[in-house]
Order: sequence, then structure tokens, then C-alpha cells
Amino acid sequence: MLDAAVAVFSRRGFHLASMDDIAEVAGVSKPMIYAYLGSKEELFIACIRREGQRLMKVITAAVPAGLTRDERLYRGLLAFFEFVTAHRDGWIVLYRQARVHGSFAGEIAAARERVIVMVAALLARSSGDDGHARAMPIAHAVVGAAEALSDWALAHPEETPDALTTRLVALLRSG
Amino acid sequence: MLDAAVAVFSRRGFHLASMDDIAEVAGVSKPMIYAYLGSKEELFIACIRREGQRLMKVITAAVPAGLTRDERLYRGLLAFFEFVTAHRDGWIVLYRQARVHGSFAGEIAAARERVIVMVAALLARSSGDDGHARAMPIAHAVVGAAEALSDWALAHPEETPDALTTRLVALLRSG
Amino acid sequence: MLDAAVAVFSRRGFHLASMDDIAEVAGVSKPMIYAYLGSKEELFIACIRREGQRLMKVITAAVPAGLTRDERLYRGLLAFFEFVTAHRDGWIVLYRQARVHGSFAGEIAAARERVIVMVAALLARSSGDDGHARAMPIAHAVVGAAEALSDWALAHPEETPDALTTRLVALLRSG
Amino acid sequence: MLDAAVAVFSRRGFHLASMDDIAEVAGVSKPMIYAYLGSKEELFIACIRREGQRLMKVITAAVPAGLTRDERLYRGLLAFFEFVTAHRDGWIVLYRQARVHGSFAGEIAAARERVIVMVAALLARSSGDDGHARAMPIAHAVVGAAEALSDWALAHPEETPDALTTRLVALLRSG
DNA sequence: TATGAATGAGCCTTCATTCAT
DNA sequence: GATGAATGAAGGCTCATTCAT
Repeated sequence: MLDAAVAVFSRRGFHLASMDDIAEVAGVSKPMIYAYLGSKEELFIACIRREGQRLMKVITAAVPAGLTRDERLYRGLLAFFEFVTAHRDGWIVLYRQARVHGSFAGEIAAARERVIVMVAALLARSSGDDGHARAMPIAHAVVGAAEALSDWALAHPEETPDALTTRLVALLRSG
Repeated sequence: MLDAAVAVFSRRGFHLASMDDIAEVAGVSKPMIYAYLGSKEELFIACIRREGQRLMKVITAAVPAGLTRDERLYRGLLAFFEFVTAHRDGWIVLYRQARVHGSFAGEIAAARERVIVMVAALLARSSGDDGHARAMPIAHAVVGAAEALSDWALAHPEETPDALTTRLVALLRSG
Repeated sequence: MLDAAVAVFSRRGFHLASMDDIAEVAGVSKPMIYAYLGSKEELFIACIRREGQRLMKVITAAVPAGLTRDERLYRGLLAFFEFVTAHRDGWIVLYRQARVHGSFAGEIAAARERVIVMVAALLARSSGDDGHARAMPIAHAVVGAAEALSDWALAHPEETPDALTTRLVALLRSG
Repeated sequence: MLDAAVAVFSRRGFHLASMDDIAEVAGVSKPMIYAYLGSKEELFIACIRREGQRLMKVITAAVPAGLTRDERLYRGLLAFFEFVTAHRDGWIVLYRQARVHGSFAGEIAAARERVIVMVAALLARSSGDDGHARAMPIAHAVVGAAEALSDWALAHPEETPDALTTRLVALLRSG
């Protein structure tokens, strides 16, 4: 049911996606959706939350402790691009649809911030709070670059996650 | 009148923005908007077009010929950050809202792509078509990084466009 | 100006005819129409009234006293069909458009009744009130037949008024 | 629901009839009408179609084969007058409203023409295509006469369909 | 006097949301 | 528990009508 919602939201956008569409794709009746997931907004937030958690889990798993900073950055980006490639719909909901509507700003900001904080931790040279604070704007930039590159990759399906990672790492090597 | 439309579209998004809202903010009656700007879609396109042209003009003016590549990149990014800082609404319409709605694909592709193409031209080492094509994904990444940095700067008003530019250039210098 | 109104009403119907259209065809500005002819309803009524009077005048002139009943009937019908053929627009307003809208029922009924009374007078054998009263339903039928034949003729422009008259007279000869 | 639509269309005309009116008369909410009958145009067409079929069925049933031409004409007209008397609204929609709106030309041509074609078939002496074509204008005239007589009868409630039929047949007997 | 410019009001249509079954 | 059926509310768009110039 959430899968259906993600698929429809991704394809049509929040407003053009009607509850009828989602119910039909899910193969259940509309009142079921209301019973289990609540209103349309709540449904959309549930989508954001699930996709965000999936993304976090994938990245977290990809960057175990005990690696060099560059290695962790490479693997983290690779995991990110792999997720985007494998979960087109989820990514589109997260990146394109969700950011449009002020109502979901909180939810999406939270999901995004989690990723950025993790990247900032990767980037910080010194491990203190100060180093982390200085790394935050850079982390924002890196995540923004990765997102934009993913967005570009939507129109270039032949790009592999590896290639994307290589491109971005090359751009950032001196950072 | 277009200003009102940009403000409302930026704040509420295309679908949640009602023509009544826009008319009220503009201080005119709805039929006036239809008389001068046409349907809601046409109005949205007019917004995209104007903001896109403004942004292009600002950046173009900032990167005269006869400068080194680094100098041009620096000045271009600075102009970009200045525009985003000064025209928050216009930028949001251009970057966030416009991407969601497939109907406007043509207009948006034209408006947004122009900026990215220009950045790609700045970045391309070799000046042939091939170099340009290879620079495109990088240009997307750079613009994405700049946008994310702008977003972050919204929560840090003490950051000047100069500082933002310096940060990003430092990150990218080796690209 | 009335000519323009009749033309537009005839072509588009009362509701689809906009005051803008009429003003444009008339070559004047909208407020002029309001100044001279009043509201849209009043304008339509003015059209009905003028076309109705024209029709009456034409028929009246065609049936002078001193002819046989059959002769008068023939000439009256001929005049009617000639009017319809020559003033397509006026006739359409009168017959097709005006009868649709309850608001104009009074005006159109009055115009129509005048013609019918005249036909009843033609048909009445005895000249007293009684003969006239008995002729009324027949007059209605005759006028209805003539109208329907005219309506049919709109789609058959090759039909001359003479031919139409001949057809109808043949149908009614024994009446 | 269709009954309500026919009633409102008959009384107010296509354009003045609002979907709100129809919904209220029908005792349902507007979306129901859209769910079952579609748009306003489709609703109007549905009305035309149903009333046309009803009229055709009544007349067809009244003129079985194996009767003389005069007998069939008499019975056909009688059935027609009975229908008009009993289904005033339906007849008005069919005859008056439907002719105004070009958009419905196809549907109307189909519905109204069927009746006239049937009358033409009754009237045609020779049964070939040629005889039929020649009978068409006469059929229009006859139907027009019948309609006008019906109109007149509305103001004379004491007139029975029988009496009306007798009057018209007398007028036409020599046709 | 003549008009460009402006608007109030209304209509068709859709959709998130909820009962009665 | 699941759904078919129903609706309140709102939005895009148009047009008859009127001032200020």
C-alpha cells in the first residue's frame, strides 16, 4: 500500500495524485487507506519517512568504522547513488516532490539533516564539535551536489552508481 | 502582478496557490490576471521565464570575456549567490516548484538548463562539443552544491555571498 | 448596431453571444451598446421586436384587400418565405433562438400571435367572431407548418420561396 | 435524476440550467450527477436520447403494418399528440432546446430526424428513395403543424389529443 | 460623448473525506 | 473488516456590467 503510494506520488506529484489512483494501484478500496494510513498528508509523510529511513540505513551500513576518511566518503556516496538508481520512485518523492510543499518541510528537513550530519562527520578533520560545525556548510554542498547529480542521472539511465561516484569524488578530491 | 504571482507560487507551490490568493496579493481582481497573463499555467510560465532571464542576465554580466577560468567561475558563483540571496522567491519558483510539474517541462528545461549550460561552458577544459558534454554532469553537481549552500545560508544570515562563494570555490578548486 | 446583434445572436445563440462579440462586429465599444440599447436582454428583445415588425410589415403589404382567399393565402405565404430566405439571421433569431428562453416568451408570443391572427382572418370563411375563433387552431397549424418548412429550407438553400409556397399550398389545398 | 434534468432543461434552457439546480431538483448532490451522467453536455445528450427514444417507441407502436396510409397517419399523429400532452418537458427539450446548440447537432439530427423520417415514410406515395426525398419537406411541415397545434392546445386544456388529431387530419387530408 | 480598464458574481468540475451496508 | 455510494468545499475561468478618463 505504501509502495503504491510512493509509485503514484513519484509519477504524478502530490496534488495530481488522487486517492482513487493510489487505492487502485494498491488494489484496495479508498477507505482502507484512510483506516490504515490516515489522511493524504499523513500518507505522504509516511512515504517520506520510510524512504528516508531506507536511505539512511543503506548509507550507514556502507560506512563502517575503521576506514580512512576518503574510503568512507567514497563508499557513502556509492551507497547513495546505488539507492537512487535502485529506488527511483522513492528518490523522486524524497527529492523532487517533497521539497515543493511547505507542509512537509519539517519532515523532509529532518530526513535530509540526518544525512548531512553524517556527511559532516565524515568530512570533519578534527573530531571535536568545532570541526563538525565548520564542516556543516561543506556537507550541505556535497549533499546538494550528489542530489543534483542524481537528478541529472534520472535522465541518463546508462550512468552507473560507480560512474557517478567517480565523477563526484573527482570534483571534490581537494575539498 | 507578476511579483505577486512569484511570491505566492514560491510560498504555496503551484497547486496550492489559488488565483484568488494571487489576485489579492497583487491588489487586483482575478479577471485582470486572466486578461493580462492568461491562464494559471501561462502565468506560471511567465514567472519562470522572467526569473530565468533575470538570473541569466545577472550571471552573464558577471562573467565578461578576458578573464581566467577560475576568475570567471568565482564571479559567476558570486553573482549566483547574490541573486539567490536577493530574490529568494524567484529562485524557489525556478528551482523547486518548476521541477515538479511535467506540463512545464519545456519551459523549465529551457530556463534552468541555460544556467547549467553556462556553468558547463565555464568548466569545460577543451572547448569542443565533447568537452562540453563531459562537463554537463559536473555543472549539475556544482549548481546543486551552490543551491544547497544557499539553502543552508538561509539559516545563517550572517553569511555573505562572498563567504559562500569562497567556501564553494575552496571545495571545487581541484575539479 | 442592431444588425450586428442580430447577426451574432443568430450565429451563436443568446448565451454564447458575448457583448464583446457584438460590440466588435458593430464596430463600437461595449459601453455604447449599454448606452443605446440597455442590457443584453433588452438588446435581444429589441432584435426580436424589430425582426417581428419587419416580418409583419412584409406580410401585410403582400395581402391587400380585394383578392380571393386563396390568392391572399398564397401571397401571404410567399411573402413569408421570401422574408425568411432574405433575412436568414433575423428569422433564426426569431424562430430558433428566441423561443428557447422563457424570459422572452412574452415578446415572442406577441410577435407570433400577430401573424397567426392575420392568418386566421385569411382562413375564416365567415367573417364573424365565431368563424375567426374556429379558424385559430388551423392558423396555428398553418403557421407552424410554414415555420418548420422554413427551418428545413435553411439546410436547403436551393429552395426558392416560390417552391416552398407551392409545396405548402399543395399540402393545405383542401383545408 | 434524468427526469430532473429534463424538467430543468425544459424550463430554463441549456445555459440557464445550472448543475446545482438539477442536483437540487433531483434530490442528490452534484457529484452524483457527474458520476452517473458525466458532464453537463453529456447529461443534455442523455436527455435528448431518452426522450427521442420514448417518442419513437410510442409512435412506432401506434402504426403497425397492415393499415392504410390514412389510418397510419391518423394513429401516428394521435400518438404524437398524446406524447406531447403527457410529456411536455421532454418534448420541449427535444424540439426547442435541442435545436439551438450546434454542439449537439449530431445527436439531435439523429433523434429529431428519426421522427420526421418516419412521417415522410408514411407520406411517400412511391416507396423508392425518390418518393421519400420528395416527402421530407412535407414531413417537416406536418410535424411543424402538429407542434404548433400542440402549443395552441396548451392554452386550451379542453382539447383532447383526439380532437387535435382530427383537426390536423382534416387540414391535411388532400396532401 | 466614447472608451479602456476593472470587477462581482456565478458556473462547471473535481476530490479528499466519510457513512451505511 | 471492507466497500460502494455520497457530499462539502473549493478552484479555475468567464462575462455582463460599470466607472474614471
